[in-house]
Amino acid sequence: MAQQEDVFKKIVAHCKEYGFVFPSSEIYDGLGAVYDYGQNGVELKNNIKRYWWDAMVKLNENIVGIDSAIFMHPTIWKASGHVDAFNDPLIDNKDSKKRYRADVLIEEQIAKYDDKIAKEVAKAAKKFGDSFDKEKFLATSVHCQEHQAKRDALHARYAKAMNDNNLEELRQIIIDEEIVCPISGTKNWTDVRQFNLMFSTEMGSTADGSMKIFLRPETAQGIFVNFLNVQKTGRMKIPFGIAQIGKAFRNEIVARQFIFRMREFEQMEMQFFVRPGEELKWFEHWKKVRLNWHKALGMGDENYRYHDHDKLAHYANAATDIEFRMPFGFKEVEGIHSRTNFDLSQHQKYSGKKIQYFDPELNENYVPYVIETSIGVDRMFLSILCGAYTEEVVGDNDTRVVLKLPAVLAPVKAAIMPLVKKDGLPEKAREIIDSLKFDFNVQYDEKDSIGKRYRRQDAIGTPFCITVDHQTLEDGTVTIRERDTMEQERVAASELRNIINAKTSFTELFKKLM
RNA sequence: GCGAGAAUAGCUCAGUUGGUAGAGCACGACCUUGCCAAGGUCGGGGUCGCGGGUUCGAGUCCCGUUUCUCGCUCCA
Repeated sequence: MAQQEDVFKKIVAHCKEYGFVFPSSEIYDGLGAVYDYGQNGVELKNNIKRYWWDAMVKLNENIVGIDSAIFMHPTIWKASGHVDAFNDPLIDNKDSKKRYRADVLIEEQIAKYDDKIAKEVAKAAKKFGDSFDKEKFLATSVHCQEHQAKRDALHARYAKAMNDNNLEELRQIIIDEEIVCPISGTKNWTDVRQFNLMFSTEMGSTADGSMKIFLRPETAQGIFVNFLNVQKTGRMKIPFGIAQIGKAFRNEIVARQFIFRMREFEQMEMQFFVRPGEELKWFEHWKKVRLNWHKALGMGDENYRYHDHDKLAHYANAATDIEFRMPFGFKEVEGIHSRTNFDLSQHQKYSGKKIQYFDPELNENYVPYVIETSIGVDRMFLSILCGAYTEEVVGDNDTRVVLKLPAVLAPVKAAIMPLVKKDGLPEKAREIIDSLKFDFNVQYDEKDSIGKRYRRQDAIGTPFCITVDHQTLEDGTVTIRERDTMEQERVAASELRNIINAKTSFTELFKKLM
């Protein structure tokens, strides 16, 4: 494990050293859990997004894309449940240093009264046997009455405090109920503090005319609120999907592990609308499709697994994650959720607009059910980098660091270098670059020994190095060196375009997915 | 947010009981070599994270602060 943590540190350092990821605002000491993508990172990230977008929108005629704004009407977040769900009252125990949700602590206390009543009932049931009448017992038992009264009083007090958002009262309830920390067993509590995971800002330039709006914590709602627009203008028939790539923002309490958890991050989401009752069938369908999409990159099937959720979010009736083996363990990269018709129904309720679909085959109106596939682009990026990062022993006393990126995702597809920087070789290399640069991201390098230049390209994952030598001037052939095997082959320069294209275009990969 | 540790050149680090800042690699120019890192010459680059304090004098000691790493919650 310690060794694996080491590897992760090296990957983070590699990201910075080779222009993949930089800490945000670094010359001003950085900004917590915010990162910038560098010259190579942005290429890799764009390629990941293209792989996803094309696999969704180009390969499926019933999936279309949108790009909704980050700013949205504030009521959307009430409807979606984020205003409630993303506002946790938290309290710390000073002895154990553990943090708890104050509302959960109190709910557990309420449950304890329920347990006490259940115990009394069980005891009595055993005692009276068949003649036991539960209702009557509850109405007459002094113990039960006491427990019930306490429970109800606590529940009422708790509900009011939550409703009023009264944090002092929540703390007082915890004190009064003598709730102890399960770890330390003490009642040494801090104040209850509210953590709002949504960023907010003001819209409207005058102080009194302004409106508090949120930076979206997920891109999904932009799809749901455009459901009618897309369905009607695109004449979409269920089942169909809407895809979107965009930034989302969460004010994480603890944001760490490099770009795995950031405050500003990018999502690739596809919401697939289906008939009620067919959602679990489609859920299984997308589970398979999405995993295959990941595996098709060739990062090793054994590095992926499903993780089914036991505890479901407020909107879901089935959920699974696709996890990737990172140096710090299997971690979620993509989530596939059966969101029921929760979101569309909520928007129907809050907006007052009818959000339904007329199904001509069934001859009826309904609120569609939704299967969501949602990837964190940055996590995907990190998983690809972690999977690709390799240290290889070469020769007697040498290691090379090579990013074995899938060629389709590599930031630079080929490097063209003159064997020596004289005798017209640089000029010839430039000629070759000019013949390739309209199709591929290519680089020129003439500095240092050829071996060193190969290593530099290995470090950023360039699949091909093309070397121009004296023979090139005579017969128009070059050597092409493959990144992973380091093997070289002499080919006609005129063939380069086809050779590079065969390995770096999505076409072959997509054929496998169909 | 709470607790623990760390911060010196682009990177990895050295820097003695407090006495004016160093190496290797990397980077740039030139020369040389030419198919898998580590040839030569010259050069650029650091107010030692930031702000105070103690001291004749602070990279070094003290306080604060920021960022990062590790634990505690949540999630894409």
